[in-house]
Amino acid sequence: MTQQAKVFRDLLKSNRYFATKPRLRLFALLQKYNELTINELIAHLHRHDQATVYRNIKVFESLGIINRLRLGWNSKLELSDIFQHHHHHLSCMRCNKIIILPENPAIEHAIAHLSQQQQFQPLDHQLEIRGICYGCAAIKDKCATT
Amino acid sequence: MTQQAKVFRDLLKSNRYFATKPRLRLFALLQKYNELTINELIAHLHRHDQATVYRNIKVFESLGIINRLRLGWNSKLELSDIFQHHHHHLSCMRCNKIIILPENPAIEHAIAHLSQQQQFQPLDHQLEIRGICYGCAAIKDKCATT
DNA sequence: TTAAGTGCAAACACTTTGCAGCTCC
DNA sequence: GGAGCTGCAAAGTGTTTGCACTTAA
Repeated sequence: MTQQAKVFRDLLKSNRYFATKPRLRLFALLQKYNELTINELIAHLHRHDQATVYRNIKVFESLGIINRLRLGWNSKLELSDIFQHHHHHLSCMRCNKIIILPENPAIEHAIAHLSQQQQFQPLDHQLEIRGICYGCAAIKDKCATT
Repeated sequence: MTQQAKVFRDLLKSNRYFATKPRLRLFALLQKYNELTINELIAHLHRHDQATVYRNIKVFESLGIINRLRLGWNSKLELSDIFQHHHHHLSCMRCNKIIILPENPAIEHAIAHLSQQQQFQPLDHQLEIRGICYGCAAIKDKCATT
């Protein structure tokens, strides 16, 4: 069992949740793919019921195991900062590719600073940058020159 | 007619959309309230049909008149940067209050810089900071001391 | 053994679509 | 006058719930 899987099982156990098959499969999928829509999860877990997937997504959210991202139009799920480094995303409006950004102290610092100014206690934040990725921009340039 | 309303009507006209009553009312509501859920819009516009509201939200989005924010659990709509200064939001996880942040050059700069590093052309971005607002934190402190 | 979780089906909520009649230019 | 828009009703999606059966601890 991987270290992450152990952390996951301990989290379930210490909150009196069972480590059931659907939950282990769900977690394994989230480890394998960086981010997935609910529909993608349901499709991968077709042996199990939709309701089970929805219910466990809620459990995972309540335990802070996953984050619900809002990328492009539909929201996606990814493992939380417990299981991977904190990061933000670029999302391409043309090909829907997601690019994970390296950590940036300037942004994190600015967020802390702004919150403090408003006497606000920041617990979580999300930054999504939408635009055109390198590949798609190249395709467009090609078209423009023909 | 206000300056904003004129800009709005011109935007419709130049894209061959009619300035109909439901559209004018929808725009007026978005001017009056900083941000609204679709349900709130439908409730305010009960004289008009839901379908009309949904259809016009789409039109407004396609013309860049409104932004779809993802604040807390449900998404909200607000007028785009055409009609107000660019800004980000704090959202209180306890009372759901939305606090509009003053513009912050450090964040905007960092976003431009990160995008450039990835050869990504940024067109739009959203930052949401979730946490506890001053008022709610005060209530909790009070409870803790009793 | 038994509290918790699953699968199924049905209900519910949100969003879109087709169409006849109305509105804005 | 006529393209475009609205309101209504019905159909689609996505998500949640109730309940009998199964499973993990």
